[in-house]
Amino acid sequence: MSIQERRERERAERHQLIIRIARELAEAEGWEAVTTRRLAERIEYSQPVLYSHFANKDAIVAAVALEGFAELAAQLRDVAHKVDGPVAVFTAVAGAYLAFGAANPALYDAMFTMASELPFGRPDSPTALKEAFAALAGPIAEVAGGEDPEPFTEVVWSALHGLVTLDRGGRLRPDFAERRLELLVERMLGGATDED
Amino acid sequence: MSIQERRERERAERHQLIIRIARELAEAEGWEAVTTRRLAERIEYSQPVLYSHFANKDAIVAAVALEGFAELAAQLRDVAHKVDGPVAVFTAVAGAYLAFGAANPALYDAMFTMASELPFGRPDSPTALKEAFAALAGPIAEVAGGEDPEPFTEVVWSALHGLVTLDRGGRLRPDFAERRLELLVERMLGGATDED
DNA sequence: TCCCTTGTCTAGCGCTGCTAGGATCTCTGT
DNA sequence: ACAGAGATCCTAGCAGCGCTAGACAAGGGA
Repeated sequence: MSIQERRERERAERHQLIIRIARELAEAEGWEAVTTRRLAERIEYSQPVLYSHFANKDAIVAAVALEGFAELAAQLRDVAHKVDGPVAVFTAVAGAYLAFGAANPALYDAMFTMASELPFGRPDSPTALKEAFAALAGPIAEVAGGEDPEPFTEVVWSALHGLVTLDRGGRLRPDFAERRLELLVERMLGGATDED
Repeated sequence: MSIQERRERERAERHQLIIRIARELAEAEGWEAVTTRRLAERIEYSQPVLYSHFANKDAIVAAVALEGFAELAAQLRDVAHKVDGPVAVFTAVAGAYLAFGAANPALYDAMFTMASELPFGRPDSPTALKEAFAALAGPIAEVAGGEDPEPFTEVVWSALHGLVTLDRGGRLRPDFAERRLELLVERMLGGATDED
């Protein structure tokens, strides 16, 4: 009994190890450097072991992405709790989203560009995904004012997503980063002040 | 002399053929289906012929992207000329940008996601790239109002880019597409009316 | 007519994701 | 204590990828 438990524990540890190494490798050298051979070498097992944990390479990327969603959710909730009032929360969350994307470019890619088979916004979505979306969409919808919150949230999210991706491609001026966030918040609020 | 001319002409035609087929294949089956072997087969030449026209596969993607920039520039200028006043131009151009992205997803990918070695916003940028950027940035800056036009343009462009990419991933509700554009324009204008 | 340039193809290298089949090692039942 | 069963892991290999070296053929100039 206990032996089997130990095995399952070790197996779970190796599972997490694969995810961690894949993420580290991707963040250090880009996703194109994450090959099954290199990954196998780093975890000190042969390639087929990877396939006893994941159906294919995409599933590994998806697992990394899921970890990213959990972290994003935590970080967004974190900053939201540190300020008061919907406008301040909105501003803080938007800033945290941009910071997350800038700090973890490979992870962000896995989450929003590569792992396209992750079920977005559906009832069978993984918890981490739902929570991350809620942590972002909640504060945004909060400042929608008279606007229909759903399209409003989509527009704000799109703007944030666009800022993250274009920024990483070096297509936005780095010295304007702060101003862009201020500007986005300001315009999206439509001139409304704090209304808590 | 004339023989050499014929050869150069045929060579140029084949060059364009490669770009056209690559684009068609990408748009029909996605970029992952665009392999050098398949491409060679479609143009009815062997693989090495591709490399007598382009340094590598990325260069082929870049060539497709460049064609995309030329088309985008043309389309943006087109719609801009059909309306009057900076606000109307801004609205039309933003809508055309979204329509372009939705109509040519693979092409859009080549332009903004894959061909990262294309020199963006630099003096040695290809003409098509500069023109496309100008056709977008001009009308945007026109409605910046008192705002510094550069970060303002970056924010609007990011929002449009985000809308295109998230929409394609099926992450935005299709029935809100029109409302999103209206909302973006409305908010970005900051309540300003036409001021021509 | 012969040579030489130019253009093209065949074949192959090292890499990729992925898997079949065999070896080894561990636990279980007698 | 030991043999058999089962789980676990690795070696070796497949097909396909981007890319290239070297052979080959076709055409124009001397």
